Amino acid sequence: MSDEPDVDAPSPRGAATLDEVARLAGVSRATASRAINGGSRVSERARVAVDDAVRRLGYTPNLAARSLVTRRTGSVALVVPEPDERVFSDPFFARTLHVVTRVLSERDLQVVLLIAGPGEQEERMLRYLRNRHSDGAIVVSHHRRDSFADQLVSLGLPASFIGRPWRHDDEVSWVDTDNVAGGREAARLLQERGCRRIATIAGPADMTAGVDRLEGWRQAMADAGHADDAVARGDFTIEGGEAACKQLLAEHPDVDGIAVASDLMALGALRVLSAAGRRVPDDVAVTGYDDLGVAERSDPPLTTLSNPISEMAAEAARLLLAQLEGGSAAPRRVVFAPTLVRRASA
Amino acid sequence: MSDEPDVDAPSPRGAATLDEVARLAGVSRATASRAINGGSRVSERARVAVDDAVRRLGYTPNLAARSLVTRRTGSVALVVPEPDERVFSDPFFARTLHVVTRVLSERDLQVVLLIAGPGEQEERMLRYLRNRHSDGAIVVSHHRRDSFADQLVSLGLPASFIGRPWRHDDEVSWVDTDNVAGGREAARLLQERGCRRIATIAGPADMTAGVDRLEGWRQAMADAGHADDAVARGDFTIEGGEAACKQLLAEHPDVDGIAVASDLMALGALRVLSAAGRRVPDDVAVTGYDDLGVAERSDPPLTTLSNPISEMAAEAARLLLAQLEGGSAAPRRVVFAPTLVRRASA
DNA sequence: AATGAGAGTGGAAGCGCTCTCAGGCTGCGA
DNA sequence: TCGCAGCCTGAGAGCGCTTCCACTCTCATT
Repeated sequence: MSDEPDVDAPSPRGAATLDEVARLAGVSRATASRAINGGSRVSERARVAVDDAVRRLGYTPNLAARSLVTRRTGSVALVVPEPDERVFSDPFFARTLHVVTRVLSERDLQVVLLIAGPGEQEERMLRYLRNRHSDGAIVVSHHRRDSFADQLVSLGLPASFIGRPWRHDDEVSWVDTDNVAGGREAARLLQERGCRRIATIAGPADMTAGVDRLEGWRQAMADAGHADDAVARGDFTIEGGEAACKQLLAEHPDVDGIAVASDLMALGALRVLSAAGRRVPDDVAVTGYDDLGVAERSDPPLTTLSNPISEMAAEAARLLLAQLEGGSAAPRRVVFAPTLVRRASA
Repeated sequence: MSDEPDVDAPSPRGAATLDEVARLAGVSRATASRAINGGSRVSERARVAVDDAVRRLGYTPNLAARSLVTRRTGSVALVVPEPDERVFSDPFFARTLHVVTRVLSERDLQVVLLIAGPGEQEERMLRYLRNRHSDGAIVVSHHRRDSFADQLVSLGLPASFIGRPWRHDDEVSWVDTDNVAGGREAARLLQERGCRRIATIAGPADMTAGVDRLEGWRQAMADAGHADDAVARGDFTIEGGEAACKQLLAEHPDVDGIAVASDLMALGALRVLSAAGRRVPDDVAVTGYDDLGVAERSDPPLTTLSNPISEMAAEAARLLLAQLEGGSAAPRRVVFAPTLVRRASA
């Protein structure tokens, strides 16, 4: 007997089909299918035969055919609602992408990348999702408020958000960090350091991270009976941080502590302070937020708040898996605590 | 007459099917299909009717069904043969991902991310590709030599590489930069600066970028009649650069110019030189390579060689599209020239 | 007036898979 | 001995789509 299977049709098209597997294993297509998918109600003998045939033929199910009948695609969309290229270079995004891919690949789910440019692109993407070309979506929405999230929610597609969505936060699953707590912690650290005149450089008012961190700072200032009027706003960039810091120095020359809502802005602040001849942390203590690489390389290295982004991404993936597998459970939310990382700047 | 279509089966499952479109348009499924896909051999009247029906029903083709018969999946795999998370944070990768996604989305192709861990994961990924779960692959192989590329080539799947593959470079399409020319250029710059004792910190011997840049440096040194014995190797990391630079200073204390094969290693070299009390560029001139952000933020900012990575990624996508659309043309390769970016370090 | 080319069309096959359903087999208790 | 669960199994339908093929209608040509 030859080692090679000598079946009627030796797979004309290249890839083996279930039919060939079944024939080689001496069972019907139905039994082969059952054996391959979990194998309940299949005799040991049949299972072994099918497994063997699969191996010999190098068989993999045709996803399209399977998908056609199961109405599952085996893919999950990772939705990035911002076309801005900066998002991509963001270590946050890189890590998220990596972790999500890893977790989902354990369930043999492929990650499909969806990037929404404005207008037409977004339209196409929504159509893509509406027509269930993916089984679910993970939305990296840690940024701007957008109607996009609204629309996505209304599709009823299994989804989980990384970063609390601006609206609908009780209708979908999401993970986030406790930005209020982080804002509070930064302010408290500066207070404990003995700073008397504490300012903040807040993030944009249309991002939850910006709003919440400021809110936390305000709470801590109020608790300590400090004034909370020294507030400047930036856009989470270095340049934004520079401008905001200049403004602060002009309006409140006596400032001796600044809680900055992002490391990048803190970098800008550091530059301005250095140019103004203020020593950090001796004259002015500075805290950042995010701890994504730049913080430890600045001069001086930034004391900052660190988010467990890997855990967040993994949890977001798991939340989605739960919806995919367990039917439509109630939306869940998971909030992670930021960790204070003490370096030299405060 | 009501505005709503009053057809027999008002799409029980949610998504409209071609059948419903056809019925509403008053044509057969076959004609509807033709009208939707390009529309040759379809009368103007039928086309309009179908277009209208599509719009009214919000129809999108079921990808699985289409894929089953056309044997096209509408997706392209972006293959990252390194599980290392650093790859992800690499701005090179981020940019590539972004550009590739953009170019392919113009053809309605989805990017599916494939990350190969070692062993089992890689196996699964090859199976995925072998079974044509994607129409083609773009491989970000700018790194290590690996048998993976060999295997991928042997699948006969349409593919293009970003970064010349270690082997099979005449059997597949690829894009790359002229690392030899870049290496040469760095060495020449140092020569023109008047450096008398020029060293290099080369990259790993198992990466084409490492090998080629060193080769270019050697050529330029030979052309100028300079000795080319001051060579240290690093692994493209800061730490590797530090170690290599220490070694160089110990073995060749008279060195006054170093062509470093990556910015990150150059950063390490800068640190070591500064610690050794050598001024850059006055005592020792230093060039980097890559120009991916860190170069302009170092102290002093690095003179370095910059690669047009966006163009490379776009071209790689186009090379793949050519294969996908034009049948199996001969493999093509496109080599881009690096650009010298002069900053303070040399 | 008869013929043929060419364009538009619909019937029907079939892509590879899952899953329902009915039937066969086994082993048990009556 | 018979009946009845309970377990396995295979036939077959059908998922939604593209495409082959045969057919009908024009027109223009002989």
